[in-house]
Amino acid sequence: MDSLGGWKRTHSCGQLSLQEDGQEVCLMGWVQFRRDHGGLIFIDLRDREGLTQVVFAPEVNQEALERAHVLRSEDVIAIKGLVRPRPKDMINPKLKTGEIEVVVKEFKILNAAKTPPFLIEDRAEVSENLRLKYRYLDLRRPFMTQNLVLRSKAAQSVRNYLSGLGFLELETPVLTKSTPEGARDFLVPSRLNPGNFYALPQSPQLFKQLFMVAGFDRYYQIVKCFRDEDLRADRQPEFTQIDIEMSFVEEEDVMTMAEGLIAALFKDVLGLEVKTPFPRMTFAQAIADYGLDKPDVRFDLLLKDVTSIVKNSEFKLFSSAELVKALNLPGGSTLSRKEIDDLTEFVKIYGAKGLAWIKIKEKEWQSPIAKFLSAEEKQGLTQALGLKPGDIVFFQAGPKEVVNTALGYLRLKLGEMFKLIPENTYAFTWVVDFPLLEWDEEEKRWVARHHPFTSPKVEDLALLETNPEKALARAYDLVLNGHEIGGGSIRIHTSEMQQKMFQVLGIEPEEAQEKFGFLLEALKYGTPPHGGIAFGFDRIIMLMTGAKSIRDVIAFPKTQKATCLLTDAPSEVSSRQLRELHLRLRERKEE
RNA sequence: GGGGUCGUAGUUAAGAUGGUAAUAACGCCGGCCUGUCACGCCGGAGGCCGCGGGUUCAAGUCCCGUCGACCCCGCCA
Repeated sequence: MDSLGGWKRTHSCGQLSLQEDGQEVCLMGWVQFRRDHGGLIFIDLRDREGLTQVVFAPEVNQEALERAHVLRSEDVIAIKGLVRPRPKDMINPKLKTGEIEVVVKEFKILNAAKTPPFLIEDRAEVSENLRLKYRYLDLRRPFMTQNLVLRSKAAQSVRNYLSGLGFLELETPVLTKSTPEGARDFLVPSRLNPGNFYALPQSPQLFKQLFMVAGFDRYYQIVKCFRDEDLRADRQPEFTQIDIEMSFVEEEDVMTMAEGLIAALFKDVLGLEVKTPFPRMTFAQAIADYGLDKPDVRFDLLLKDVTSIVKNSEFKLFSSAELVKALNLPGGSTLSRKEIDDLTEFVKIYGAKGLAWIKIKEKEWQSPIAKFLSAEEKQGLTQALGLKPGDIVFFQAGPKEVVNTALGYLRLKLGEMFKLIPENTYAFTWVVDFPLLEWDEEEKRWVARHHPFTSPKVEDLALLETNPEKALARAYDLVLNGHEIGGGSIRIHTSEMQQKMFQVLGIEPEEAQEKFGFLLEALKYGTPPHGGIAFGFDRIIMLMTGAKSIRDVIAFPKTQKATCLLTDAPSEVSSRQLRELHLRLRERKEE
């Protein structure tokens, strides 16, 4: 094992080209591959920038060549040598540095490596288990390194853009107050205040509003948020938001700023021109056409409401349903019975009872339900759906929510199966005019669809008393390729309106005072109209890198059970720690 | 809380109907090799078949339980 001994790195392993021909350089990095020819040894030396071929040749240093036989994968070495062009037919076009090699004059072994548990290569398929346990090795793999490099560039671009527009990057507390409403909080016991707990922020929502009260006018932060809910491929218990708030603005102002941010981001990081403004769609339209509030607009295949066509049908499933919608897949009649059965199972995930279908043939309709349909109904469907021989139509009938959700996800499934989704396309769309409220069946009360600080549309204020479900919010979501990547709203900025909202949400004035008193008070001291947006940074990076999961763009993510396989968190703590925190664990049985 | 997929050498996988010594590729170890680049050639080592129990003359294979990873529903303002 050698020490650095004053050696200084002169270049990275992704840097050298014919321009440095003849120069003496010093590289440091990890041994990627060793190709030992006995009398000649090639090493691919790797650092985060790339690979450089290093040659141990007897005519340059026989002693180094002999010592180099012991080198193994992932050993850390330093080499000094001369850059030289490779012989013409030895150029490796797959490497950035493939036109040159460095012939070694001297080298040091800085640290030997154990044989890693998996190959440090992109193409190595490794179980998630192992990858997370040895995350520091997983991160050495070029695609993972590149994901994090891109993430860093993206953060840089965001800061650049926003500070250019006069936004201040301000920090907010991580130890804060637990609030009702919303996701489950992560709690932190307070040693100095027995029996009391902080919560980790689900987002810095209230603090950024208080910044507006304080007159900071334009705020942003790339910030960790915490939600103690179950995980998904695109959901981690701690995740990062680009959090933004502005004063003296309306919806248009925030959305225009956000479009500029996204355009700059894609330009800086991917070199892509993104067309702005982004198309806009109302929530109602999104549900009508796509069944979902996060429409993937990369392909058509829209849902059609056919309730009125079949409302008098002798087919009771249709005539008695709250909503009947259809999805015509042109050319889809090639689907086999087995495939249709699989699709039926698929829609059941979303609460569908089954999946009605009709294959349109030249002479007839092949379907288990065709016999229930009158000539008139068939005529109506043919027209409404533009049916042609070779098509297949799928139907969902039942409660609105199930029909839309099931058919919406079926649309995505079919789009994938029939390769209707163009690759390498970024299709943005705003979804606007969200309902302000949602009925919570479990709690038997209205809950805020976005959050309780979202302003209702002025013209809908009266509806809060009469038809709360009809009131629209001054909220907007940004959707990219069927993923919600951001959302925001114009906020309530008067104490009266905020109290009114709590009342609509069934929060007693005492509770509102206890949980949100500081906000209600602050709003009384001259609060400017304000609004903002928050982007899911991890999701954006996932889509920009083409990663399948946000875990691949987070350095040290949690498993689906929210554990860290690297550190083994969460773990038990000593009874002394518990005592200091005034905590006692309950017996397992009691749970 | 629920549904699904998976767990076999270091790794990724194969192992119908239960039946002799559990295969392969890559990796690893040793040897040879001066133009390779996922070098090549020769040889070798390596297994609590996730864990526990059961059925059976016999279990990687069947049954029950359990642990873990992943995908999804619920949940995620």
